[in-house]
Formats: sequence, C-alpha cells, structure tokens
Amino acid sequence: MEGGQLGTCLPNFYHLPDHHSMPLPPPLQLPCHPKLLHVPFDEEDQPGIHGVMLSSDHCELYPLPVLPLGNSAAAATVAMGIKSTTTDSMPNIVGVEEVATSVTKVGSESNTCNGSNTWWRGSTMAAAGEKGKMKIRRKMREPRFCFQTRSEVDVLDDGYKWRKYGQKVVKNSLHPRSYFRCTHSNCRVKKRVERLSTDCRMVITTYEGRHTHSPCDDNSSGEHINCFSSF
DNA sequence: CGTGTTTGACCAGCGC
DNA sequence: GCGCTGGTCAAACACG
Repeated sequence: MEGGQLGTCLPNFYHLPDHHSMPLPPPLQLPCHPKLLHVPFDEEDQPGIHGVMLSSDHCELYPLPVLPLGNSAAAATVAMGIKSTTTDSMPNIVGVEEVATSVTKVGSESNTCNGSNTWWRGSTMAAAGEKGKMKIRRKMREPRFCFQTRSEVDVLDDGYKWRKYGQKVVKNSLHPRSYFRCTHSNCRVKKRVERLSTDCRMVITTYEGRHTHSPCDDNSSGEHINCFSSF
C-alpha cells in the first residue's frame, strides 16, 4: 500500500470539542463508497481536520477528536487507544487511511466496500484450525482501518496485548510485514505492521476487527490513556 | 517450564 | 490451468 497514491476524494468532516475519553461520535455516512481516501493532516490544507478513521466495511467515517495536545498524533492515538511507552517514542500520526488495497490494485474497483474486496479477503484460514482438514477462507467482514505513523519503533503500544504469528516479505516492499493477533481469549482482532518502502520511518499499522474487551483486560497497568472497546 | 518469536511450508484467491 | 502473492500455521527456538 502506498499512501501517496491514494485519491483525494474527501468529504466534509466535523471535529469534536476537546476531550480525552468520550466515545467516538456516530459515524458519518458517506454518500458514496469511499474507495481510496487521502486524509490531509496538514492543517494548512484542511484546517480543523485532525484525522479520520474509516470503517470501509460500513462506509462510515469517524472523525477523530481534536485534542488539547494540539496535533493529529494525539488525536489518533487517543482514538485508537494507542499509548507510547516513552515520550521519546511518541509516534507522529501523519495519516489515518482506509485500508485501500494491495499496491498492485490501487484505484481498482476492488477497493470498494461492497462487492469483491480483495485486500482483506479472508484470511481466517482454518478458523476451525484442524490440520489436515480443508481449510476454509472467507471474505473478511470485520471492520478494519489503517494509519501511518512516523515512528522509530515498529509496534505501537495500544494497550492491548498482541502475539506475533507471522512475518512476510511482501512484494514492492523492502521491509517485511508482521502479523499480530490479540492474545485475549475470544478476541480475534488482528493487526499488521509494515514500514513504507519509500520511507522507512513511516510505519503502517492496520487493525482488523473489533476487540471484545477493553485494553484493561490485557494490561492491568492502567497506563493506557483510553479504553475503547470498539476496536 | 511457560510464553512469545522466528521462519519455512502450506493454502487459497487472483490475474494472465 | 498455472504461477504469483498474501495470509496463516506450527514446529523450532529464545528468553525470563
């Protein structure tokens, strides 16, 4: 996925008053399928817009709260429940994007949230998991979204506990993609992390599914800045 | 010893 | 139909 190739179709957003912990507002319904979105985070271009999460499965836009911290990174980190382990490693959120598609299919119809979305196609091979039996792949219908951060660390601490289950070198990328799964029982949320080949400082983190628990359940330290259970 | 990571192999879908 | 590619599994390994 190459963010620079994303389109520029951007509907109007609204932003929320300052807050830290209020839940996300009702999603904005798009008049049309969002396809590829590029969310400008430069306020010179789009004053007041600090970020957006896009649930492509439901064609919904979730504007991120504007925070007193004053940057999109804070907004996105709060919205995502992301915390940084140290202040030095505070990621710089430069974009929150819909998971568009694979790099080879940017701009194709497969990006739409209806029909044949090939990017997140089914990967729950073996949800049944019994080796030797035919493994069934199903089309993904879980909400998912990705965002870019500029960070020295690959894996952002979002308050949840993740178990790495795979790493893959993907085409057109110099850096391997890592696959993580939430360790909480009965929680099937997955995320993948990769670095941009064009800018190794940029980390693409993609979440899939919704947590069935709060970060508190995974991490009792209580250091997380927010507990969104909807991711 | 329990838990998490690494890594090669396998599988399914898509494009040609 | 075949090859390519992404996603996942699971055994081996590392570490506390």
